[in-house]
Amino acid sequence: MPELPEVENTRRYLVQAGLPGRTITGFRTGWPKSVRKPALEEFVLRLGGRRMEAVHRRAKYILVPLDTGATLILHLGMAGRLRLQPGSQPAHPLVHHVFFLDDGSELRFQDGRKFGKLWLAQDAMEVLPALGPEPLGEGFTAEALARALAGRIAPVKALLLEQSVAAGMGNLYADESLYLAGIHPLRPAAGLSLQEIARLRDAIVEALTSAGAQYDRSRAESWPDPPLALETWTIPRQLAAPCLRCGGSIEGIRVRARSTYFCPGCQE
DNA sequence: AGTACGTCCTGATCGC
DNA sequence: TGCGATCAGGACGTAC
Repeated sequence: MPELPEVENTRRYLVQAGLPGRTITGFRTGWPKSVRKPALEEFVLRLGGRRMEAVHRRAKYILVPLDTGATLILHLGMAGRLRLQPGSQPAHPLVHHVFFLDDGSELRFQDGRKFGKLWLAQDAMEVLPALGPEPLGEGFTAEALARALAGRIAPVKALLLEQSVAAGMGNLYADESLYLAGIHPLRPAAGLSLQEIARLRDAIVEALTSAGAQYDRSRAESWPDPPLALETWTIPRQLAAPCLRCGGSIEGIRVRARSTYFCPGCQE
């Protein structure tokens, strides 16, 4: 699933592929419900003839500032993929949204489960929800994480999924981080010691940094497509698989309806 | 306010 | 081998 490292990888791919500088000549969608704002007709009208200036990322959102000062905002949802391809190349059948570009290429938004979303806003702040600090930015300190968790009795795993706590975290990296930190996913957040929170903060940074480095290495190899997904999880995402650290049996539970894997021997 | 759960979606995977 | 059932989950709305 696209989480922070996957979205960042997509962003770097789009920059590498030359999206900035291109002008949008048209837009077509086979699933208008995904276009959240403004209404489709106005969305298309306001995109036409606009030049894309850059590709940024905030949390799991991809932000494309246009020459008008407005921002095109994309969220990949659960299965979204973006590809910059020649118009002559056959599109994947699950491509639901297409931006036609001035050089004949197309920015294609593939989205099998239709959880992806698109916005066009004069100010991105109108669209983005309250987001916490970027985990790989300067603001993500142990103190900041402690403040976000203070007084919260919900399972720490559930809180890691909240974008106001750690913007860009998702289910898989939450499990990975808790495993690296040796913290049980069901621990009430408020019960964590400052030391444990510091460990968790470092584990989050490590998990995301490591994934980013792997994507950076593999992007060149898989060009012109970005790599799909990491295969190197430290925590096996499989019931009863052996823990690589203690050899114990990995357990699977559900937290907030999200599949959650952890090692009962290593995570307390 | 904090917590939890249902909803949207359908390709992929599982089980018989 | 085929086919129906189940799984997967980010963000948001709703309920308590």
